[in-house]
Amino acid sequence: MVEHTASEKPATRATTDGSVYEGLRRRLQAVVANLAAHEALPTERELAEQYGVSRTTVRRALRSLEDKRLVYRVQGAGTFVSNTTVSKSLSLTSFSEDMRERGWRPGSRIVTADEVPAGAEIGADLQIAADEPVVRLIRVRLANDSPMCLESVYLPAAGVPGLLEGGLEGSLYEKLARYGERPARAEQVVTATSVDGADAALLDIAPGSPALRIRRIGLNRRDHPIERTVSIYRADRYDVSFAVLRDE
Amino acid sequence: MVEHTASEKPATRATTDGSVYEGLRRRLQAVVANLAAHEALPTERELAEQYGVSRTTVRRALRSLEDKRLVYRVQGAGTFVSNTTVSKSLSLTSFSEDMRERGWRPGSRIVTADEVPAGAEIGADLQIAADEPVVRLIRVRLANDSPMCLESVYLPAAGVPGLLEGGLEGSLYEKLARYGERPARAEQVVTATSVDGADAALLDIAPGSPALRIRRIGLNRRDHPIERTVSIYRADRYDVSFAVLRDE
DNA sequence: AAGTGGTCTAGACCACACA
DNA sequence: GTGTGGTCTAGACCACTTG
Repeated sequence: MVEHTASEKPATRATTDGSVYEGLRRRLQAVVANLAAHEALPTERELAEQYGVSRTTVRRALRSLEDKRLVYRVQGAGTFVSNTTVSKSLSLTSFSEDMRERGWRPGSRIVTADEVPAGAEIGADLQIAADEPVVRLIRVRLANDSPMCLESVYLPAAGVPGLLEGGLEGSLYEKLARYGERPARAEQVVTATSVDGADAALLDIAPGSPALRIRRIGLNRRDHPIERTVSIYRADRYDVSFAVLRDE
Repeated sequence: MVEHTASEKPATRATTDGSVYEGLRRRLQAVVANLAAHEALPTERELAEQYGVSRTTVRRALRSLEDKRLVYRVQGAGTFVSNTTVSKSLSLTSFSEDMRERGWRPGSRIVTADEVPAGAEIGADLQIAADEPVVRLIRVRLANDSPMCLESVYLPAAGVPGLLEGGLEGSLYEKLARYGERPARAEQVVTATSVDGADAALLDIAPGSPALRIRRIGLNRRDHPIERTVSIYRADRYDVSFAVLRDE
């Protein structure tokens, strides 16, 4: 028998968000924001009583904050507020989301939008045959109207019929969602490169300038590739930040 | 009352590893290795019965496999083997570990080993005053005896007395462990750059060649910076691979 | 010694997928 | 509808840190 022990704070069930621990995470995140670095949070057992939830649920919320690098835990000692505001999360975002997070206004200029055979390399990445058609969309992506990167997206044409006929403005991810496809995760490979004459002109940099090349393969929830993107970022304007953990 | 329901497989308690779920994870990982992509695992309830553990523990082990991108789960459908062998984990490794994972033999050639004032930038990264001394260790790191990257490590000198007097061969992480300091996580920033004359000579590449610049700040379990490293990797020999998730 | 986070159990209900 | 993973409870014991 499961009985929700009614408490002074009804634990935000059946409100906007789905789960109790998610609501609790948000409340704790607000609490953490008002604490100094290395300050201790209440103990798990205290939090459980305060918010009228089980300790398991508290731990779940704290784990979520820990994953976001907002708190750290030391066995036997307690849970503490993390050090820095650094720790950008490494989540799968669109170019537009990414730019807005960095405080810039995203924009776009289409270079190419057509349908071509996949070819060997792209076919392999998307797990389709080399002669299958793919939609190719090449854009100069802008930040505050200035070139930030040159982005080439390839999508299996079979999955997105009529995409090229609709307007190509706005979020590509939103359009994919309308086809019922949404990337749940992505594999990324980051390399350094230098940009040659043609691409350099589009990016408005001198030939031979260094750049970050990011190849991304977007996978749906069932682990099938649905998108393959290569982005060439100006080295003077962009970096990739993330946190890594010992072990895992 | 907690009673361990004895089962045919005693769930590897009190063997080499610490926890039941960790042992179960390893067993399941071996099972997964013998299944084809997208093949379904047994249900959580079946696994719980088979291995004589609670469903909570099974879920914990599966979550761990999911974090490693070895399986994916679909609510209402099941748990399935992931697609590719790609998905290098993004864990905090030393240069030597990293090279061995890539199948190369790591090596090292010391360029500079001394003690200097931190200065503004490095002091800020290590959260010490600019006039505090730091140990500076600059090395050309080799893969199969050929230059792979130029690595500059800075450590607060107060934390590692006598480090420079001992031999500087072998693993720096091991030496740090002897001082009781071990990085638990790290913040990394990856940028592209081009390498100038002096560094280019050390890396044995033409001046102006592109390179990956990785700045890493290693933090201990209590979120204090203990190490600051800048590595300049040859673009023709190195990349950074990782997976990103939607939301988080 | 006391208190903290870490692991684990047994059982309930909820949300979603699929036939 | 049936079965799956997702959430949640209440309570126990273990491993570790700290006064």
